[in-house]
Amino acid sequence: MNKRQLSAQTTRRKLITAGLELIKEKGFDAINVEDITRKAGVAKGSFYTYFKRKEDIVLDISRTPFGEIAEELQNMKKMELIERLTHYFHRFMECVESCGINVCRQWTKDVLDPNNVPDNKDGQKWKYDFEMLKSILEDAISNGELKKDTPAELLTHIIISELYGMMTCWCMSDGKFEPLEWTHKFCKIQLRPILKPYLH
Amino acid sequence: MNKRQLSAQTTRRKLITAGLELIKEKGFDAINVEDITRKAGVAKGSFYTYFKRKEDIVLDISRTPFGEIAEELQNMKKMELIERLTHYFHRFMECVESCGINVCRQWTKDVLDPNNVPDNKDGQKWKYDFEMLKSILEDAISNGELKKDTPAELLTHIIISELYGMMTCWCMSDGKFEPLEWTHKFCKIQLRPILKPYLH
DNA sequence: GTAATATTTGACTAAAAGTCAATGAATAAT
DNA sequence: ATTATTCATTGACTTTTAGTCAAATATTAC
Repeated sequence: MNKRQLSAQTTRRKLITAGLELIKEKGFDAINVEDITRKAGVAKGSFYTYFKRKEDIVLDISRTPFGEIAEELQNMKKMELIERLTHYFHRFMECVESCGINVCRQWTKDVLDPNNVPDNKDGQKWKYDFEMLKSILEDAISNGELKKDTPAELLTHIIISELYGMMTCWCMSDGKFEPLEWTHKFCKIQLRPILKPYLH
Repeated sequence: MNKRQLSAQTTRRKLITAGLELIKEKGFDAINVEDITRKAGVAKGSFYTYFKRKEDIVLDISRTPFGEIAEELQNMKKMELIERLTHYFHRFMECVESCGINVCRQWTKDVLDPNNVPDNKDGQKWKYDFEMLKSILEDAISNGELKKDTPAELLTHIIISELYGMMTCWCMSDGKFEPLEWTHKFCKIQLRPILKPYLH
């Protein structure tokens, strides 16, 4: 990595860090681009070098913590399906908690927009979640834990709705309940009955 | 209702109708207040007679269709719990579909904000949903359909997360699947297993 | 008939999103 | 080593739009 790339990466990270802190504290609508650049110690114009629109920073803010989950799950291919999913749910809610309600709120809005396809490499975050969940189910089908005729696509939709529902519910409650305890209840009550008909 | 009240009601309705159509078609962020007032045939200033902030119209847009559900459920007190809930889920998704993804997107953002308490009578929509669901469960407890020790509060949280998860999932899929068919699958797969341990 | 009250209006203000040409430092070419 | 090119950085500038407000107009109350 040469000096230019290093400088670019540093500036981008400064913006993401400043953005996360400010949005977390005050909310996306309550801050402006200059607040972010001031906190990051760069000029306003630099923001638009890295993000096409003000909103686009939100996806990048969430990318780092959520990206780590994907890595972890890659190293859990040998584990039981429900354990893997429970781990996913746990870690997802940890990220939700660390990002805070204000970030999740804005992020959900972006996620829900089918037209919102930011032109950076990764595209829409939720498609990423979808593919990850689907591959977990497919792993379980191919190793015989789930029946061969399991409707993976449908189950993925249903499980992802649990995931987002869980987050929505947590945000609505103003983060009052303990996320991990909540996740535990959720996985026990919801995940198992959904999967049961398809388990061998 | 005198002439003044009539005029006020008419203007408000014109704004809500115009707002719904525009947000549905173009999205909340892509239109401005003048687009709405132009379409409604009133002056820009009038918008702020009825809504404190641009966003506040979204809650009112969704209030009409969702309000009808509450009425219907009042007339279904004699029915079985699962039938009542399934009806609620069905009607909820019908409203979601009629409002369209763009309205739901913005509406979800408002719903997720614990600080967003518009100063009109009804307050936050989700609290309304919460109370409605909780009262359905309490009806079932008092008429013996559910066990006396059913944790109504927790179940309400879980069921509401199903409801919002279902909507989120539908929006993410760009409204591709048939909402009623989807609801049916949802209720069958999710609702019954959740309630089972508490049914007599 | 007159005073009080409420709705409607659109020009105006304030704020912030987003643009862009100039700058200068790093890299590549000769 | 010198020159040309590329690219991150800058901040003043433009444009858009949310939100205000005082005046005008219509309705109701006294």
